[in-house]
Amino acid sequence: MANKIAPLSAAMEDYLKAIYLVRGSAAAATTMVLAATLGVSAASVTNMIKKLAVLKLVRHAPYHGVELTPAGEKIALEIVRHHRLLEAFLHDALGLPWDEVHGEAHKLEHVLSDNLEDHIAEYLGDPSVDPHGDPIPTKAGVVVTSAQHTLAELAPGARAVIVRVGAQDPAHLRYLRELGLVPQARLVVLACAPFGGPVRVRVRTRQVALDEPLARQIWVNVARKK
Amino acid sequence: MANKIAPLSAAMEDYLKAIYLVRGSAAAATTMVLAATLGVSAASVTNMIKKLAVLKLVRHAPYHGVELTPAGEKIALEIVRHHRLLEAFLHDALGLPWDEVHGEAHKLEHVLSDNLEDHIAEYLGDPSVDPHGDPIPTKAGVVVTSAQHTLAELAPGARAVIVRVGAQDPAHLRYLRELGLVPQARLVVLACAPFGGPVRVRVRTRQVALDEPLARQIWVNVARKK
DNA sequence: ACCGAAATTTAGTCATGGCTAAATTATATA
DNA sequence: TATATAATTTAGCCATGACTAAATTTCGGT
Ligand SMILES: [Mn+2]
Ligand SMILES: [Mn+2]
Ligand SMILES: [Mn+2]
Ligand SMILES: [Mn+2]
Repeated sequence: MANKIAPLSAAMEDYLKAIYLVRGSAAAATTMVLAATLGVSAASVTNMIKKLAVLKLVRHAPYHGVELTPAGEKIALEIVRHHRLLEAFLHDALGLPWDEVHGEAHKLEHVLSDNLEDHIAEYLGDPSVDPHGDPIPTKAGVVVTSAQHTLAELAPGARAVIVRVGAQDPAHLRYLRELGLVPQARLVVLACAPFGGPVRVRVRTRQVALDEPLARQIWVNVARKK
Repeated sequence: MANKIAPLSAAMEDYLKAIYLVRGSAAAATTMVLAATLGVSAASVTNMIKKLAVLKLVRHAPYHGVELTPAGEKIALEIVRHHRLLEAFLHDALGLPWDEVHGEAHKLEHVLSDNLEDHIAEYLGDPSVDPHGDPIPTKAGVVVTSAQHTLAELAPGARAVIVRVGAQDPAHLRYLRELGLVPQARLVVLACAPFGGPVRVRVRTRQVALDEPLARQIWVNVARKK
């Protein structure tokens, strides 16, 4: 008597996750944006969106965007949890560098059973963030985000702790890792040029200059005045 | 100028692995056997075999069996290595019971990168066997098998060490685990009925009776005379 | 040597998830 | 407000890997 629960394909899961992430960044989940995010053609996106709409996982306003239904968001959150839990596991347990975990997790996330997910979560002590500082949704689907500011918004003299690094590109991640610009790192803003100029910060004993696009990917919590 | 290396699909990998395992048990890799092993129709097997033959991964004698070419065996061994390494990791690192690791590994094996494979092998200290005692092929494709006898072949009074448990069925595996009949366990044969009758053995302090089909799945090394 | 059963292959179909090219709709600009 | 451009959808195609049903081949028994 229960619902026919056809298991979703990896492709469907990737679409739902992409919609969730795009919407989470305040952008509209348009056909083009999803096509770019997923690396497929716009026609493919339209095609899949129609299937997901039939399954009541998204609401589709043709020629406008797409929204996740509660059922769709639930699944998206499961996949995001898989992904970030796997990133944490690969990084913390197996020592993969943080620029490599995303690609591996992207493949593993669709193949992770509930049972294995639980074992991994327990092994890690139920972590709340992944190696990039992205929040790991709980099993119940609760997401806790903390950072309010990016490095690009801080004034000279500000002290802050890195909470999340939004950069995805492996080369950028390796570069930031080398500079010590990782979650938990404390830093002081030395100077920042106006109108999108570079930001100069001190991390530990090192001084670093970051151009504005990169600085806007680094989310921080401002430390209380000393 | 290098070969076009089209990556194989998970389905192709499963077929190659199945052919390798069937051949390894001395049986002919016929269409029917492969269909039963893989849980697909005979027509599907014929279909895939033809594709693999085009790729020079198998040699197909129509209406007779199929054989792996050296190239096909190389890939099969990689997948078997993935599978068993993953079983060992899930069991030893994450504490999954030995009757659950097979199903998980079957999904993960196709999605394991070379890099991650190396990290897992290093984490485990390059294990030579999986939780069932099946040999893990080396990266170079070397397989070391040791057991020569099964429990069903031993005479009363024989002392032996379990090397490998060939049973696949989760219920059987749970039962054997409960009895302590796992790799490394030492046992003494107390009695064995002729003509396929049950075998009585002592493991630790417990006495156990096993019917012959199950006893033939338990591979042992006979201990030297005391 | 033949015949029938079993195994295998062939033929034709379907679902999935890509793609390109063409048609359609929305929107920004003049 | 009309129109050019951009975004989106539609239409039609392809590869993969399943399936069933029908044809074909092999092989054991007489
Ligand atoms: Mn994915
Ligand atoms: Mn991440
Ligand atoms: Mn498999
Ligand atoms: Mn095994």
